[in-house]
Amino acid sequence: MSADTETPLHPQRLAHSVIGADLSFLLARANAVSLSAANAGLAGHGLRIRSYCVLALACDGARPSQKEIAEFLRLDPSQVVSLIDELAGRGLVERVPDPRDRRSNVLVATDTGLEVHSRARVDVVRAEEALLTVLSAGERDALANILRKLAFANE
Amino acid sequence: MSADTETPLHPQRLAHSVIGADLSFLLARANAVSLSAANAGLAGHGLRIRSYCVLALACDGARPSQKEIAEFLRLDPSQVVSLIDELAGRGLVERVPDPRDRRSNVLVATDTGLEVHSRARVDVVRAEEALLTVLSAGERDALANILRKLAFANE
DNA sequence: TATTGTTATACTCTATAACTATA
DNA sequence: TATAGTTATAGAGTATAACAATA
Repeated sequence: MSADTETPLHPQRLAHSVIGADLSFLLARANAVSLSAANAGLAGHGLRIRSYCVLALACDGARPSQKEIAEFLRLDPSQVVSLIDELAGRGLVERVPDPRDRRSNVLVATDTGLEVHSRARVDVVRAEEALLTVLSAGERDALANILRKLAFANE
Repeated sequence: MSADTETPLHPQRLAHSVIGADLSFLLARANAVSLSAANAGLAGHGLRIRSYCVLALACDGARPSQKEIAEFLRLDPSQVVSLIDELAGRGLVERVPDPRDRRSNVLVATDTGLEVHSRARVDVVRAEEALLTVLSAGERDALANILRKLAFANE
């Protein structure tokens, strides 16, 4: 930032490139920004974005199976295993065998899990809000509606 | 999909969870969908999304330095090194020393690189279009404008 | 002294296949 | 035979620190 006084190459110099107008690229970059904000917010809670999502689903009362969690979060079932192992090891969630299909486990949060989640959620929401200040309320709504279509396209 | 006749657990069952309304989550999931579509489109060209982006920037004529590429794509400079190594090894791009700062390399595409890029671009765009059919033209514009703000927030 | 690019390393994430127990 | 979850493993992506050449 000091030797470039003659040619101040700021980051957005490339924003007018072909790829800079590409929706996939913008989606990827916006996601990267959002991801690191969320992870920074979660750092103090011993969670990362993935484990937070699994915990959040467990706290939601929907009693999701591991397979449902995998599909919803777009993770491989084997990744869900280790995420739950970690959360269960900390006493935040429990695998409950589904009586209607004994192959299947259903995920529920413990009381500790509920507490940890609600504290972590405060920081996740705060980090997200900080990012979203660049958007109007209308833009946020529009973004949510459009992303929902895209996120669950062909499913 | 057969044993669940009594309780048809479709993927969107969890869409009404707290996290299913979260902008960060929707952004992450939409990006995952878009990423795998793009990578599928690139598979036949020996490229992945990252190498394609670097190649695209090289083809753009902006003569970006490795540092600019790293910042724009939100990659670590060391990742850019190996991406360029790979592309240069295939004769698609060349590192040109910047005469104004001999520490710095500037990336340019070879003729082969331009050809490979333009062929790959066809499939990337096709994959993206297939995904975007769920959106109206107005929604696409809105999405691009909103994502641009988010993607380059605080920079 | 600071910066660009490079190398090395470790850690996380992703993708695959094979196994078990149930259905 | 098919499915839910598990284990193991390899490959891709991410993050960090240290180094050489140059500013």
